[in-house]
This record gives sequence, structure tokens and C-alpha cells, in this order.
Amino acid sequence: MSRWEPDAEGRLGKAAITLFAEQGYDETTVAEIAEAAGLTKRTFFRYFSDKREVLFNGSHELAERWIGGIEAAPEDAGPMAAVSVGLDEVAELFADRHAFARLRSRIIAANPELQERELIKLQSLAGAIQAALVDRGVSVNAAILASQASVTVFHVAFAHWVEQDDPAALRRLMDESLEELRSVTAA
Amino acid sequence: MSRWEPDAEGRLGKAAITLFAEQGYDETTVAEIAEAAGLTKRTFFRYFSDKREVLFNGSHELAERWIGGIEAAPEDAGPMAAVSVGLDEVAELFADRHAFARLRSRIIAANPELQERELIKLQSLAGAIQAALVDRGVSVNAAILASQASVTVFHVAFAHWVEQDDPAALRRLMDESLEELRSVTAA
DNA sequence: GATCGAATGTCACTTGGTGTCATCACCCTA
DNA sequence: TAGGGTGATGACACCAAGTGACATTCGATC
Repeated sequence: MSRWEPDAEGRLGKAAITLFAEQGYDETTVAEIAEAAGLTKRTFFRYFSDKREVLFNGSHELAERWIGGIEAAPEDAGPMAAVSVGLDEVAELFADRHAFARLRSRIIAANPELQERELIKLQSLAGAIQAALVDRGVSVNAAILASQASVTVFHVAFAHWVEQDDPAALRRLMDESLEELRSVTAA
Repeated sequence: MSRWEPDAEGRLGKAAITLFAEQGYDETTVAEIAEAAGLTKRTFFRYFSDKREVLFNGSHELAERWIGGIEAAPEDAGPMAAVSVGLDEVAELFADRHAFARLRSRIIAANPELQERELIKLQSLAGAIQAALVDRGVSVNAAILASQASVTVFHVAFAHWVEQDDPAALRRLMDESLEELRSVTAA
């Protein structure tokens, strides 16, 4: 692709994570990140629409995996069952990224701006799931609620996952979260 | 309070909403808002931590009302039942603000930055509800899920409310949303 | 009416973010 | 192999959000 040093985007992402972890998000300027990657501020903004976005690159892949799982679910499965098939894919995706996920989570946890961005990414994920459910014949209202609920379940489980030490625990934590939601709403 | 023209904060808020509605959020600068209110940019940032915040002033009142309802719920009510009592209070709070809520919603809907801020406000609302539930003796996990679910229910119902024409429909829409969530998660 | 404190103004500055144009490295083709 | 095309990068100027430091203004109070 590029004719200079390869993978400008990857270098920028790596430099950003490193600097954020070392000295904090607010204390790191875009100019610094670019310089650490041997590029300029202008180039940073060609790859990332804003400074936060560099931490949310993977969200598209997450959505694709999850949606793929939903589409592959048996036709007669209900909305939550279909969503749960998607969670299998998601758990697999994160299987070897526990350390990275923890680092990234800590950075985000330390900064409200980043939490805002994370929430809107989850919201857009919920929107995609909703559409996938509607495609399966689920009613719009049910799809809204089911997608919101499942994203909440994922979010809660993911937060637990990064704060404990077993990289393989994600799927189990998601199931526990789902079960808890069931018992709470049933009451 | 103030010794100049009274209610600087109120004037800033009013000027902001008006300008945002007229010419859009991005196209309105803080300096413009301040000038319209007969103040300066610096004073704007003394009342509002950033430009978005001027649209989210009421969120504290919403949380207080909802929490008040939860605390007033019968001791033996389950988490979702207690939350639902809070929704009565919330519905009352918005009874005479339908037009304003619609205007504000349209502004927010037109701007992703503002949607981010809205989501984090809802998240903080969920956190407050969670704490109120824990105070009632609900387990932490159940409180997390119940608060998240109830905020989702509120969000969905509110979105419907501002897009239809009956200002008195909020409580009914919230109940419908809640029922939908029950039936979806039960499956 | 001197003084005090809270609210507001002034000013300079940093940083995120953008528009525009120049430049560079490579590829293709004559 | 010279030259032109093309997409990635750099250079530079600029705007607007947000902040820190200090000055000013008004009203209250003694």
C-alpha cells in the first residue's frame, strides 16, 4: 500500500496506546503520537477522525463477528438465543487479546471523554444487532429491547473479564450476566 | 444572586437552545451564545464545563426524581417494581415539557457528539439507580442489570414520546417498553 | 464611604481539528 | 529510460474549544 515505511495506521495506533498508558490520554498530544510514529499530526487525522478514535478501531470487527453469529443461528431460535450464538463468536475474537483489552480498558476508565466514545460505539453495535434481528423476522420493538439488553450483558461481562485473570472466562461471564438479567426482569 | 442582569445561567441556556435550533450545533460558537446572552465566552465556561453541557443541565433533576421514587417504594417490592415507582415521578417531571423535550431531542439527534454526551448521562443515571437499589438490599449484580435495563426502557420510551403528539403518553409508553423487555428476555 | 467577596471581563495561550497546496515515492507506459 | 500519473505524506495557516492568571465591577456590610 504505502510507499514509505509500511503500516502508518498500525504505527500510529501502537504509539498512541503506548503514550496513553505511559503518561495519560489528556497529557498526550496528537503531535506527540504522530512524531513517535514518524509522521505528522495531519497524517494522524487522515487515519482517525479524531483523537479518541485511535482506541476504537476494533469495534467494527466486533460488530461483524457478532452479526455473523446471529445470522448463522438456527432459524427457529428466538432473539436472545440468536444473540447468544453471536456471543460465541465474540468470545473467540477476544480469546488472545486479554492483556491488550485490559490495558485499553484502564486507559478508557481513566477518562470520561473516552467512556463517552465507548458508549456510542456500543450503541451503534446495538443498532447493528437490532437490524440483524429484524432481518430474522423479529419485530422492531422486540429487536430494540433484545439488542440493548444483549449489549448491556456483553458490556457488563467484558468489564468483569478484564478485571479478573482468566483469559478464557469471557464466555462463562457472558452467560452468567445473561442469566442474571433473566432472573431480574422476570420478577 | 448575581448583581448584574439576573440568571446568567438561564440566559446562556436559552440563547444556546435558540441558536442551536436556528443554525445547528456545530455552526454555533460559544462566543456567539455568550454574546446573545450579553456575556463572554469565559463566563459560559464558568457555568458549563463544556459546550455540550448546556443541553444536559436537567439530568441531575431527572436522577433525583427517579431515585426519590425508588426510595419511596414499598420495602417488599422487587428491583424492577421499585424502579417502576421511580418512573411515575419521572413521567410527572416531564408532564409539561413535551415541546421543549422534542426541540432538544432534535438537536441531539442531529449531532453525534451530543449523542455521546446523552449516553454517558444515561450511564451515570444507571449508576445512581444501581446504588439506590443496593441500598434497598438488592445484590450488586442484580442491581447492575436492573438499572441498565430500566434506563434502556426509559430511553426507548422517551424517544417514542418526543416523536408522537400526546404529551401525557410518557407513562404508558414506559410501561409498554417494560413489558416488551419482559417478554423478550423471558424467551 | 472603605472594604470585601462573588460574578464577570480581559488576555494570552494550548490543543484538537480542517482546508489547501506542495512534495514525495512508486507505477505505468511510450 | 524518461516522463507522466496517482495516492500518500508534509507544510502551513487557520478556526474554535477550553484554560489560567489577573483585573474589574457591583452590591452588601460594617
